[in-house]
Amino acid sequence: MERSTKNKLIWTAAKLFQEKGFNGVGLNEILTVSGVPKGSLYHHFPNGKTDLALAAAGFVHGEMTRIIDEAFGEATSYRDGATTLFHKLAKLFELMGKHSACPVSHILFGEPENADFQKRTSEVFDAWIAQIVGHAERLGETPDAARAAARHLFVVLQGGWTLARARQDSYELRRLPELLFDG
Amino acid sequence: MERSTKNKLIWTAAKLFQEKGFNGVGLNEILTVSGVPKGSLYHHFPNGKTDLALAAAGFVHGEMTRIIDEAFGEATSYRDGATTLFHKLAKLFELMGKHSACPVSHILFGEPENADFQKRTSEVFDAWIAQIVGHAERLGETPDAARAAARHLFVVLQGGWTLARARQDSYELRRLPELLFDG
Amino acid sequence: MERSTKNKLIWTAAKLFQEKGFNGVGLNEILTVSGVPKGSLYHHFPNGKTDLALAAAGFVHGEMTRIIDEAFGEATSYRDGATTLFHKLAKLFELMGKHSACPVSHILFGEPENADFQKRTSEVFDAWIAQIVGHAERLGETPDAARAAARHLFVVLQGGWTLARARQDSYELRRLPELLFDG
Amino acid sequence: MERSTKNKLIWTAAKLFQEKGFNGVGLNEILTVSGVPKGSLYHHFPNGKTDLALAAAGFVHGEMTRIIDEAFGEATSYRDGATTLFHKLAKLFELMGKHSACPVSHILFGEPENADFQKRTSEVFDAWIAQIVGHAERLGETPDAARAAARHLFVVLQGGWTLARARQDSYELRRLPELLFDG
DNA sequence: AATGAATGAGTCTTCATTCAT
DNA sequence: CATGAATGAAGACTCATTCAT
Repeated sequence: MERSTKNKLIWTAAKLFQEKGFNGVGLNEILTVSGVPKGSLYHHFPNGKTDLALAAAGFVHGEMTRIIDEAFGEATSYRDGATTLFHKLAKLFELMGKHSACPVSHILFGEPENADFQKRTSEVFDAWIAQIVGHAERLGETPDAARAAARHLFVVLQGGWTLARARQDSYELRRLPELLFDG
Repeated sequence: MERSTKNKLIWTAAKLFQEKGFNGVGLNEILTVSGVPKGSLYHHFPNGKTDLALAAAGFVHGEMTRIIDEAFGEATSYRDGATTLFHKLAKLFELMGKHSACPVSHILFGEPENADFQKRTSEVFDAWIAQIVGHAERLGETPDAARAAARHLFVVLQGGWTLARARQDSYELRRLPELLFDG
Repeated sequence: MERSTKNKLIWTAAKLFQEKGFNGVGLNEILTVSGVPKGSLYHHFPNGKTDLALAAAGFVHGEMTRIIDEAFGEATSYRDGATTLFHKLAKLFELMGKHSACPVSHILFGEPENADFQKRTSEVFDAWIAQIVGHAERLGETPDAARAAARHLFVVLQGGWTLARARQDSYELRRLPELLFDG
Repeated sequence: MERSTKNKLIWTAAKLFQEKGFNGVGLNEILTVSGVPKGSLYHHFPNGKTDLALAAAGFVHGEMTRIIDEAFGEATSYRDGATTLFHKLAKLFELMGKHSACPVSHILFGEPENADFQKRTSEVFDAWIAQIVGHAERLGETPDAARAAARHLFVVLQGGWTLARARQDSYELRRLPELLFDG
């Protein structure tokens, strides 16, 4: 991906929103951190902070999709893939800083009245779950089992991320497979 | 609980923070909604918004504690209690509005750099988990099983709440027991 | 009238809007000239610039009403009163600076889409005309003649003010009675 | 007149300035409405908004000159010509939208400190008055009567336009001849 | 001749907080 | 205890203009 002005804004916004949420980050901070001058933002994102947030959410959606595919792509069983996924997310959590939350929730839950945000959140979550269902079926689960497993994984992932953030400890993510498979 | 000025502020703050997060709500809005005059806030909460947020979080912590006790108090088995709990939370979710999140996370995650907030979040979550462990043991689970079950319940509760909010559907909370007991 | 913060804002706004129009004056300028700090404005005018403009228009409306009453109050005939009025307005024009326009038009025409502004402009103009009609009748004109005369005076006043502004010469206002009575 | 990029800018600017004034219209809006790309403006108008405003004022000056000539050209008396003129202006007012003001005032009064604008306004007004004087003399008025009549017409035209705008009713323009000839 | 990206000073507005009464 | 005025830093956003291509 090219290091364009637009992308610098998206990357910086994604990182900062993930830590402090949509309302916790000012445009000035995004501009300062990214080194982009104020006037440029509205050239690339005519609707301002809202547009930027949507773009940032789109970016992290893509990243997450890639991570899920990588985790399950190498796996020989669903359990294997899920375990790899949580380990990857734990590493990501360490990399992004221990205050980081699920980026999509943290960005798009910021404006509860914004219908675009609302719709996008639910679409993204649906996409992740569907993607996991796909992997589960490919790895031998029945359709019913795959649906239940994917939903369980998603819910545990979101809740575990919250707990990891509260305790500032990526281990909370690493041990989630126990809950799914040894519970 | 008496309808004092202080309590009106706490209730209003808790409600609004739950929907829009710590940074999504201004003091002006809290004042307007609660009908409390501007100057009064700093009498009751000398440290301002931070104090108020801590008080609001304390209030919802107490509410949640009460709900957990009620759910498990009437129960004849852990599974029973957990199921009742999720149904109570689904009702609460409907009552508070479909944009509402776990109030404690939403209030106290707002300021990731604030050590008081960080500490309080983790303490509150620990308290809930410990409380559920207690009920589980009382209802016949072994200590180890109780600890695992409580952690699982908490994680699924947080993640399920996120999903319910994204889909704006309290059913996502009601069907969480399936994940815990039929997975 | 007391020299309160609110009044300082109104007086300054009225003066500046009269010269440069609603859109030609920034709040910063009004704040600097009046010596009022930024945060105070929204305490007194919760809807900001719009509220302030309405208040300023109300203030000049009152001033104009007073001037009209003074001009005709001393008069022994309609022609006399009208002539005095134009001389008073010429003095006002010199006092306010030769770039000054009819303050009400200049303030309230600034936002053509604003229904409040639109309505208020037409009400104020109607009020002035009605006031002049009253004086004309009191000074012996028949109702029909009074209505026509008041309308003529108003129209000539507005147009003459425009010409005075273009030529930067208060004489254009002083010689308007010729047009009305010797045309 | 050819539909060049330059002319599209002038027409759009004239229309928008007439409604909202020089300071009420941003370059972006002019560009969007006219469909002209951003970079092109400074090719045709090196001094930017100022140049464009002067050009727009020049354009409407020409249009008004044409209208005056047409109105009086067909006329058999001064009164006749004036009456036609006001009817033509009423139609123009309806065509341009009921928020429209005298275009020249509205454009060039926007920057009271700008000497070019100031000078141009006064020149344009002088030219209109002189043009009407010419027609009046041609139609049989004495030089003195012609000068007075032209001035009266101009003043009543400006004031009437203001009243028409306030009341959003072109009838205010149509009935101006009464004021001039039956007053 | 034409263009889209870049730019930073400027716009109006909201913020949490302090103060005098 | 209670309150409305005061405050200036910060908020998101728009502006007219310049520049490299």
